[in-house]
Amino acid sequence: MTRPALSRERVIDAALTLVDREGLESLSMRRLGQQLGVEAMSLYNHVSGKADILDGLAEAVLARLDVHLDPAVSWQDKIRALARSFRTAATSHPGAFTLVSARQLGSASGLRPIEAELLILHEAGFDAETSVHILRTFVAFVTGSLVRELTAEPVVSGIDPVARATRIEVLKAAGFSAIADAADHIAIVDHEAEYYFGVDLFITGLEAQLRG
Amino acid sequence: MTRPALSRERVIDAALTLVDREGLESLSMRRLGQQLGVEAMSLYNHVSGKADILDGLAEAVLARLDVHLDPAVSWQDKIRALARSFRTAATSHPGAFTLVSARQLGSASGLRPIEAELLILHEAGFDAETSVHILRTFVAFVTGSLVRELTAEPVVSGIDPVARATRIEVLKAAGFSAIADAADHIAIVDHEAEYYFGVDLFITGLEAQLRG
DNA sequence: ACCTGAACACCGTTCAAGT
DNA sequence: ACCTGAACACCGTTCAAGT
Repeated sequence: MTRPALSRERVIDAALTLVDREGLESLSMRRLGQQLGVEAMSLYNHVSGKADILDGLAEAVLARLDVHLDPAVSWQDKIRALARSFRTAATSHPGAFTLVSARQLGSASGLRPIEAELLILHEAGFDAETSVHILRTFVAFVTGSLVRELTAEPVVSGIDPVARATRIEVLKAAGFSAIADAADHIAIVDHEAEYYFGVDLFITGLEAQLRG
Repeated sequence: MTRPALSRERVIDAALTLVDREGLESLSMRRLGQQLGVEAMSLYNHVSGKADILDGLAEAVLARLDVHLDPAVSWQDKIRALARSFRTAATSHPGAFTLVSARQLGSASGLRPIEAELLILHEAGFDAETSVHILRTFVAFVTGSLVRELTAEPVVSGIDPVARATRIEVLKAAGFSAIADAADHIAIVDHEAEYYFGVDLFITGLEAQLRG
């Protein structure tokens, strides 16, 4: 039962498995070495350091992103499909996805979703320069939404009506009347619905911009 | 020359100063204690741990956010002004702002910008439930944009035309034709302009939604 | 070429001991 | 009530030594 030889790819793969299972904060060189049946120092023969592993994780997540789009559907539905791919990647790799938003992504894996999005925007009728601006807005919204979803606490299901009433009184007394009025809607968070509400608002903005 | 007594507020303030000056990664209990002329363990008398300090930093950044809005301007300009306040907070406290996007913000400092945004949306004509969805989209976009801006590498000013040409060839050969076509626009990043492009697209979407 | 032991300079946190 | 010394269980990384 000989172990396969170590390589950068095997190290990154093991890191992704570890992070998927136990979270980003439990990724350490020693822990990862242990996972691969090797001492921590051996990893330095295949990656330049921990930062390199984090870059590799971000790339690995993007590489697994499904950018295939049904050519028959509207550009609006293509944007929705791409947004859905991002959310699938985020929920499949919650620990590692955070890295995607924070790190620069120049590798080929990072370029695939960018190419896909630019093609959609070209089809919609935007010129190259405008498409780049829209692309950056899209990425900002998608990563901002998903990182927030991933770091959010699990939603509380049952709400004590007494606690609710006193909380609303406290908010009003503190001068937060708009929050008090919206308290019942703030208490409910359906992350998936929330995400697609934003995606649709984004698309609505694009449609209006095309018209005007 | 007696030092003022330690307190949670003094600890958080010192942490913010340290993070502003040397970045989030140089914040440690030992380093922070040193800054306050005290051993690291003393800090535990005033905060419950490092996580508590990070929460405090996020709150401190939000507490410094300017939510005053000129009542005379349109709701669109009010949204732009609030977005500008967020960006000012981000560039003033680049290290700590990252924490705002990742942490849950239930404190009063976190509620102020939320109240401001909900009031603007009410003025624009949205009902409470829709306003909450829009608010979450706004926060996702703003934090996503600003975190990306803060972690981006400094923009390269001069571009070697030869390197540019070969890079575009490589992109085309690798099947990234849309990226190749947009390469010149991708090379230029004016973070401020990019940010307000997104804000305006967001506003355009809201206007269209009000009409339809 | 790849792996390891020992070491360095750090971490966050606990706790008994001091004042 | 607050501060400290010593300790515990960790970190990432370097480097000479092994095979």
